[in-house]
Amino acid sequence: MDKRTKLMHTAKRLFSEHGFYGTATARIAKEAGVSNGILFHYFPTKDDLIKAMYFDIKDRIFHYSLGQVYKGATLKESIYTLWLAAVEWNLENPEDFDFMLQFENSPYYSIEIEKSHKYVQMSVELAEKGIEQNVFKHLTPLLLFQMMSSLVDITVKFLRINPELQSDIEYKNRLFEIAWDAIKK
Amino acid sequence: MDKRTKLMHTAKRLFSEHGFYGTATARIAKEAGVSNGILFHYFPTKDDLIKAMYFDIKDRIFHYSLGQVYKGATLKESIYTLWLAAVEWNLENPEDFDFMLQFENSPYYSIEIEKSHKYVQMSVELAEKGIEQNVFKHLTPLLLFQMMSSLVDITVKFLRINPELQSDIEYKNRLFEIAWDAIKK
DNA sequence: TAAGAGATTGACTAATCAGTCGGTTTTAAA
DNA sequence: TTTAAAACCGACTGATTAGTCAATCTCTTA
Repeated sequence: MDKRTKLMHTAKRLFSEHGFYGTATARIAKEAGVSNGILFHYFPTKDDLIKAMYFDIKDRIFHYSLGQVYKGATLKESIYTLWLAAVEWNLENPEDFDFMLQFENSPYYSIEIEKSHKYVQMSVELAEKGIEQNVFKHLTPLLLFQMMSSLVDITVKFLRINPELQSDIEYKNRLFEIAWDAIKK
Repeated sequence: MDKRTKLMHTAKRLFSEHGFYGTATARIAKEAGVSNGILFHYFPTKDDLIKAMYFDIKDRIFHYSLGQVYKGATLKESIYTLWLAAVEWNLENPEDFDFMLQFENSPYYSIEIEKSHKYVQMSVELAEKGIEQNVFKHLTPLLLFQMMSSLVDITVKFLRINPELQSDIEYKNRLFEIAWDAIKK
């Protein structure tokens, strides 16, 4: 693993545990087993590191989710697949999940950053389709997506403190129905 | 306004704008127009200040919301009143809202802190009632409450960037239906 | 009015922090 | 083999930080 990646891994762990400002750059470099200087070689500022991590994580979840949906699926099937992919990806990557939550609720974040990502754009298109087909409530597509996302987050938090339910697919389906009922007409 | 309150007001503004660690204690004291020492007289550590603010805000939103529900209301009416109270309170207190979001998604926060508050306890009781009456989905009451809360948060964020809809009660009702549909059986 | 407790000050400090820099090593292409 | 760019090192710095402290002020109440 190259040093840039090593730095991002270590930063993710420390950020999710101690927060952005609770984690010193020197500590990240030390625990990653690289020099202090190399951190600033790859990431000119600490903020650059944080933002780079955010886009990296979003990219990875995007590709993971996209690989799951198959052509010819109904709208509900597609939404379900994406919902389940997001839930499972976040459960398997708890540090990424914590990092994302912190980032998206920090002053770093803005609606422009959110909209700029392919993952959001693709989801919004799906929401538009659902509205056109009269399957979803007639509200702003971005809003429907955000509702869905926040319900995913709560679901992940809940399954994290109830690990025995994580493999219960029947239970997960009931959790999905909450999200589905919220957006469906 | 006494200095303790002044400090909390200034801290709230700075924290919501620059984050917890992006705000120096000295700056809080200076902008509050009090000495540096008095901050540590009232709040032994910066963390104490942050936690005190959290409980203060939760208390205020609790009393505000509670004053709105009237005896003899149906379950849906009560939920609607609480939903609307939360939405409007957060819209009118954007700094409190931003502070809360940051706090609840930071490493400071834990499920124990959440459960410890009366506001949550009262809402959970209401959720239990809804489940017993077979009106809500048969899921953990705390989960239903958290779902509701996160939908309130998204609603507030949405209305914040669409201020022209804030006075449209008809539109707000439609936003409430999202939350209601999510938890109702 | 005396006395004690709490409120208030702001200069101070020891520690910590993000970021720099001069120099060395590695890589890869010419 | 030469050369130049990129990767890499770690000691260093100037600024900033949370928290301290000795001293003064302002109440309250006996």
